[in-house]
Amino acid sequence: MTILRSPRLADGSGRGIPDATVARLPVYLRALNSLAEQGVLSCASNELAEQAGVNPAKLRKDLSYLGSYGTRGVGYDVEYLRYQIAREMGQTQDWDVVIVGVGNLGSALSAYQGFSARGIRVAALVDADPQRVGTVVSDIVVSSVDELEAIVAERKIAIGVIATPGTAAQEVADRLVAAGITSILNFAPAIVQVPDGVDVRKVDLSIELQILAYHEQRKTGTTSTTSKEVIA
Amino acid sequence: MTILRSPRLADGSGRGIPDATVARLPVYLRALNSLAEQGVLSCASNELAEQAGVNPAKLRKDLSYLGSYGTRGVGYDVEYLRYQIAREMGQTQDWDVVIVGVGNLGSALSAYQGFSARGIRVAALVDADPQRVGTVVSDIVVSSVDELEAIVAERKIAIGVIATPGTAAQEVADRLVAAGITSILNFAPAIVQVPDGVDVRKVDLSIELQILAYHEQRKTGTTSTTSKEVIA
DNA sequence: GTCTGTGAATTCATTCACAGCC
DNA sequence: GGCTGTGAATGAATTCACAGAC
Repeated sequence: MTILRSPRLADGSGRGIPDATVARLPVYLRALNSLAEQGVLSCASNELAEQAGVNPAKLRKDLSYLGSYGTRGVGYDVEYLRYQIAREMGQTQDWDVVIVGVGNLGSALSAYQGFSARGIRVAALVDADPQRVGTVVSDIVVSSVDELEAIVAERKIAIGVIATPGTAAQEVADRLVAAGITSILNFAPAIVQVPDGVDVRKVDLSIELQILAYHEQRKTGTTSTTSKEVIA
Repeated sequence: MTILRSPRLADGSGRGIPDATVARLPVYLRALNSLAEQGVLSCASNELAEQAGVNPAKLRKDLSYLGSYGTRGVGYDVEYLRYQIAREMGQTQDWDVVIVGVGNLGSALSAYQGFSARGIRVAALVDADPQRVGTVVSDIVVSSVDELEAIVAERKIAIGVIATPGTAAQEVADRLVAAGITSILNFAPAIVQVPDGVDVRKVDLSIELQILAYHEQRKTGTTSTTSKEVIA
């Protein structure tokens, strides 16, 4: 699901947070926002961990990679911690993304509430289908994929989202990379190859369901011992 | 992104495949299907690994958990391996899913091509909004969420998909569990609590983008050394 | 010679358990 | 007394490297 180098201590700044921790920080952020909305000013690792669905020791270790932002005997100041995590995640600036492919999924993504609160701005939509170019989706005029390079350059877009059919994914990825994009979120059912230095994350809806089906199978006792034949 | 117990050797059948491997098997399956379509009959671990975007040693170790389905000095028979993985993943039967929430995302999911080829069948759509109940989405009549329990029982649905706003997620999860469902895929931006024995996988679109933004930030040299202040 | 299958080595992640501070 | 922060211990996942089958 992830293809990323892990630069633990590989750069000058010396920070280097484990990948697994980075993947959880947004979850903590969400939990903190929710607490803040409820007017909670301070919380202990237990409470925050429960909100986030993780074990408290893991939460504390994760936070320890950022610094010592809690108070022993007391807990964490909700607003202060929220700010520190947001800063570490780069949410003190907005990130512009381009979505390639405005089918069902691309449209759903562009309509997704909650990007804006997390420093994500859908800056452009592009599609290869001339029928769709010029139409308006979520208040954005769909551009032709031919303009991809120009759009990326002009709007300083850093992140590309692929929401095309699987067959188009590699070509789109190549064009995104050629346009200078170094972070790609791929929803298409295909593995895309990219040069070093480009990060790709992949979300595959049917894979998630297949993983659940596997566990479900094991629970319901359809225990396929070596050579049990097809049932349905 | 995942909350699952790992039952390595915890059951009678003695199989027990690592979670990380289970998550990759569908990827291999996809790569094998693609090779089969191209008329390839046999392939070595290197080729398959490249298609799947993993290191060849990892691929071989993953496959070794299923059994010895390759031939030394030769490689793997595409069709045979494909069948073995499909069987292990439970794809020799169809899995019925119910999607709760027929907004943009729920609609996109119900229209998703490629479920059927992977043993996933969208058996029902439900929504809480009376305006949507009775409408037809992807050839399925949307039912009221009040009928959830009846639908699950009648159609023997094993997997529930939550595609509601975050605020409704916990209630929907509770109802799915009460209806007897033990596998949930949660797209809502909220952590849901479920009893032991219920598997939940979570996909959060904005979290994936936030993770990319973090790495992007580190690449573009916005190196936030402890106390460097906001730039944009 | 080729390529699989797998123990051993390594790297990464989680959890424990407690010292240190409030 | 309560709760954080973190070394040390455990557990999982990845990668190496090579014996063994073809």
